[in-house]
Amino acid sequence: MASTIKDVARLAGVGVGTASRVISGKGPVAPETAARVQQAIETLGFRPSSIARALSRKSLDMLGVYVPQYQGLFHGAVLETIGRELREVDRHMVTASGGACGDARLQALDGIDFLRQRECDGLLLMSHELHDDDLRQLHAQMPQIAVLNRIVPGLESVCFSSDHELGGRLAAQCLLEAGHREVAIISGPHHAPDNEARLHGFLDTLGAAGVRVPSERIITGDFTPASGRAAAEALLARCGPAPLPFSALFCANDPMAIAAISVLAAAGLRVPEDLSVVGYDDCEFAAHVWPALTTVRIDIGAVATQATRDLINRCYGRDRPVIRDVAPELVRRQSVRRVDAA
Amino acid sequence: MASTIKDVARLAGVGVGTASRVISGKGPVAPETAARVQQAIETLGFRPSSIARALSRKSLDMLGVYVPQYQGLFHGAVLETIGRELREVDRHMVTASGGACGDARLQALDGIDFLRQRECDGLLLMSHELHDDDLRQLHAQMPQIAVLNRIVPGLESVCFSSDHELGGRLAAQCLLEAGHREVAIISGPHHAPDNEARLHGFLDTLGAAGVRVPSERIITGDFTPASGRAAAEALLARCGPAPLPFSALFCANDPMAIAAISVLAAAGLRVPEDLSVVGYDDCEFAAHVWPALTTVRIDIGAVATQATRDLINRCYGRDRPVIRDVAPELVRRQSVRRVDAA
DNA sequence: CTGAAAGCGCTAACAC
DNA sequence: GTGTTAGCGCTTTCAG
Repeated sequence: MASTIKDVARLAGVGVGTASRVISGKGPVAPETAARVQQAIETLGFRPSSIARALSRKSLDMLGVYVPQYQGLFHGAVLETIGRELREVDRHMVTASGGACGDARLQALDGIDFLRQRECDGLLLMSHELHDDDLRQLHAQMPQIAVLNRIVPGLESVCFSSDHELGGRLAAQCLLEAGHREVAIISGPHHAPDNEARLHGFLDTLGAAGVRVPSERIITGDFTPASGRAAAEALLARCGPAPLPFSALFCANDPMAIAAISVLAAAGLRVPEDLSVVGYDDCEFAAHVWPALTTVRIDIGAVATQATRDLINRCYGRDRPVIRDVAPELVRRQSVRRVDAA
Repeated sequence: MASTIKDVARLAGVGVGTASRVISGKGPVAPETAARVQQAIETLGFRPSSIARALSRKSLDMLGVYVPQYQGLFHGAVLETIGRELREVDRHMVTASGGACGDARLQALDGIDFLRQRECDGLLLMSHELHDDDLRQLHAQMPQIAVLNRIVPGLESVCFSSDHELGGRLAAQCLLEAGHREVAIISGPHHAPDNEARLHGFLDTLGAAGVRVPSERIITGDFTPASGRAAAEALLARCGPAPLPFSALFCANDPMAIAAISVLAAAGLRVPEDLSVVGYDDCEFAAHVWPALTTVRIDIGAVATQATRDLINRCYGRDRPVIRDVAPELVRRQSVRRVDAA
């Protein structure tokens, strides 16, 4: 059996109170006494029980984080960042993700409940399946939350996101500047607030330039490569074989863009010669596929950093610096090509 | 303040023991009494404190998992699986990953220590940076561990891995059958046991067919796309421009293969027309790039499943079914092409 | 500066 | 069946 603080106290010939003080490093202890306790700790190989400490201090020193899934480039970056930020302040995280099947919203609710049962000090939430109301309701019961990648009306102070509408505008501008006026879109899920924002920014900017996107050229995917493939196939089926009636394609994330390009290539269409493609996110692969993807960079890691720090500040009375705005940025690579005005 | 079991007991007019029994569902309770307690729980919105329970039962019902990083396709799948398996038995996981900088082995050791401090009931470990001895030593102190993706001599019973040597052989056979006799390799890190196993299987199979791979055609990467790109560039620089002195390239994982192909494409080399490429892992993108990657499928999720179940069985006296062998499998797609015997 | 003692909320004996 | 009680290992008053 592992030794306890009592053993340490006994061995050092002091009371448990004193032992506790030197272990936690807070409270006055005579240097000489401290040394004796330290000694006892070493010889016993004592490790304080975080559980007992938690019970008495009423905190496990941990934050819960919900992500719909661990897979994929996007969420990994988020977890990575959160974990790092937390360890810097000697806290940790428990994670929950959506289960295998069933309604995604229910899964999220369930995952959040799971985390609350675990008595997290706060929650970091990433989900586009949850309704605004779900989040507002949760916040009412548990104010220690931070919402990632979406802005919930009424909860602005705990929401952290890049400006996806601006991101959409950037993509549109890039295409417009290159002379494109006939475009198609592979969208993300329509209930995803971030997707809607970028789509809105994109369409609005296009519209301001007098460009309309007919609805049959907008296909909905779910952010996975497989859905990107299906969407591209649908687009091809719908718009007939080459020559395509559009010269540019905007995809709501890079994985779908990459998959779409592979479908296009299989159909004999070259990017960017026959079709320009703009992705979104700037995932790790964007720079490493052929052609390298022109995309809108979303620094989701930076967003996660701010959210985490803010939550740390609120939960632990810290004062970590948090920079609020993380601007999306267009990164030009090879998948967009200038086209002659007709 | 949240209500406690005492409040519930008082409201229901029973002793805490009884309340505890109905909450945990174990121990005899009269149905009528149980109903009263249940009622009290509802009206109070009572949630048992997992911390207090943990202190008294000496278990947080959680397993620790160490992965070098969250990012990337590979580790995400592992976490996904572990999380799911755990929730099925109402347990959860804490995760730790390597920090930003410094010696990767030290980071892993540090992460493991972090997990142990959190009093996990057991540890799932994924790291190719750790020495065999590190793991053996840890196991001596804490037998509740499971090691993923490598087989440590002396620790076979707690190690779970696909047969990477066989995986390497599969890749070699595929190339040999297609008539290739001049090959190049982009390897993973040489201290990674899984990489070494697949390389060994690959080279050995080639060797048995009388094919040798000159050392200047073996470049070492670190499994990231960026390293795959660098490796491919080095290969090109080393072996001059087209025509290449080799007709096939084996990459130790798919992300490096994808990046390598993009470099090749940029240099005007077509896959598979000018060069055949075989990847490894069958990551999510393998089927969705152009050309679709012929690769060796490693079902890392299945490996994680077995490991997790086995650890659950050991830690919680369960008896979940665990199937031991997960065989690698060649999946033929478009990146390999038959070549005429010279 | 230090020791004693009272919890933290729950579980598990143990009597009734 | 049910109530009482003694811990689990630590933190935190509170005297001394």
